[in-house]
Amino acid sequence: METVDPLVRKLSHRSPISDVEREVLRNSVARTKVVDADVDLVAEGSKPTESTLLVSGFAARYSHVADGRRQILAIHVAGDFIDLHSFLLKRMDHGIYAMSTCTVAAVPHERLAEITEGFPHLTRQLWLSTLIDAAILRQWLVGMGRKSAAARAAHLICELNVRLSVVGLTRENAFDFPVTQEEFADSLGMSLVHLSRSIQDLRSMGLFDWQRNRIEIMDWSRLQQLAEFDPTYLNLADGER
Amino acid sequence: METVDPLVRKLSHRSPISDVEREVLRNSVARTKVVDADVDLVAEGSKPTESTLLVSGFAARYSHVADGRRQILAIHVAGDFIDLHSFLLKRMDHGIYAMSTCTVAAVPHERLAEITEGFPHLTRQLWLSTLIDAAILRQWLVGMGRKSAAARAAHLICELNVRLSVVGLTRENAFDFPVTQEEFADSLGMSLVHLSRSIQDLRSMGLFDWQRNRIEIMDWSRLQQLAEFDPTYLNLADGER
DNA sequence: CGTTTACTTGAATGCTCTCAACCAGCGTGG
DNA sequence: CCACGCTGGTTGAGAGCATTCAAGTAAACG
Repeated sequence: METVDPLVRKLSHRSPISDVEREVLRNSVARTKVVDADVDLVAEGSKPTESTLLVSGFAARYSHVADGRRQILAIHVAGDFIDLHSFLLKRMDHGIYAMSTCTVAAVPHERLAEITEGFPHLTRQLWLSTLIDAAILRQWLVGMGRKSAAARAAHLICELNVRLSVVGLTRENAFDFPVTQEEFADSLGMSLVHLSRSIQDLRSMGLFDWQRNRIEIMDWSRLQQLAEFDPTYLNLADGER
Repeated sequence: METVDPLVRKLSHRSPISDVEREVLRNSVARTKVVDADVDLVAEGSKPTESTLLVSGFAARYSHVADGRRQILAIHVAGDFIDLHSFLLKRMDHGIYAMSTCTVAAVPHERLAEITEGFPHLTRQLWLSTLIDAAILRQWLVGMGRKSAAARAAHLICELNVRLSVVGLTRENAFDFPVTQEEFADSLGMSLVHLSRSIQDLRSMGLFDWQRNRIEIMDWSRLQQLAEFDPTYLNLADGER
């Protein structure tokens, strides 16, 4: 499989990517490597000179507070440019680690600078992808501030289902999800115990099941309703801009 | 005062803005207007054809959940491009309203498109400013998920103090802040009552005071410590890129 | 001055947390 | 091949933080 395929597939959902642009992206990749689960991809406080494209697997941004607890800030899937922002930000204010075995591609910042110099449309699409990351962050914030634990958990499952379907990693509202409940709880800003109970509730309502690293959504419509999930913010509708 | 001054001042803190770029920005402004407090600047669900630059006053992004409660997603100050992302996002997934009387300038999306076509460095700076908005959002998320109410409140005050100082709106760690505690509570994802008590605590510790729309920080160092505030994420250090 | 808005304070409820024990797969080694 | 140990998940119980309801105060406004 082509390294930039998932990214191109994702970007194409918003605006057509030309063959030239695809070629530009392909030539921007310096090298590819496979990393084990739980390994840091980008260290907190570092100043990367290249950005990392996630080709396969799951990765997460995280931050720790003084008492040692962790908050996960984003869950990334194949096709995500996990630290595209390191191109412009001086220093990583959080770390990124592999939640599962991951294939990642490195894109030197010089290549990105060249893209911004010569390929305005592609630049806008990359910019857009960081804006969508921010939109996702806003949804997480709304959940943390104003939604119940169960609704928050349901919302994240809805989000993952849609984002994974874009890159072809779902089959009939089911997908592999090699993430522990502890990691999930850290994403939602709640304790493992409370997440477990919330999951139980949703399970007993027949909305979905989560067993052995696989999530299967039984009632997609009721799940979205309970989560107050509206995929508009993911900007996946068709249309040129 | 020049309309684009606060923006240029803010951008210059990260990378020098040339006279040409400044001129480009100035020519991008279609018109300026003054709006009253509590008026919507950008409606949720709308598809703006221009972006809004906040010249003076305070504005906030917000979102409502089904039960009617509100979550404020960002507080914007003079110099912020409050809906720059509407340039690339199809539809506003949240609204923006004026927290106080505001002066705003409209920048048509065509002007922004021209900037991305012809001014790569300026484009990167605008992109960067959206990345910093996202970094701020991440800090809010960490607070909501993993910090105490008091620490969260303290952190937001630290953040505002630094951001306002960049555009010259502080004087010795004190600044005007025409925002109610209800709005502040909605920003922090907590109830008005609980915020009030948290503020009492911080006040009684002698960290700051908040009276009649003015916040005065008494002990900047202990306040930062309690908040676990590290301004790195605001990317204000000097240095070209 | 009376009224409104903003904030404060009290009390009861309840959601979420921590502590702790327990269970279930799964891989490893005897 | 089975037992052990480890990781991940579940369940119970008590504590605590945050919420809501409600009443009260004080400054701002007309």
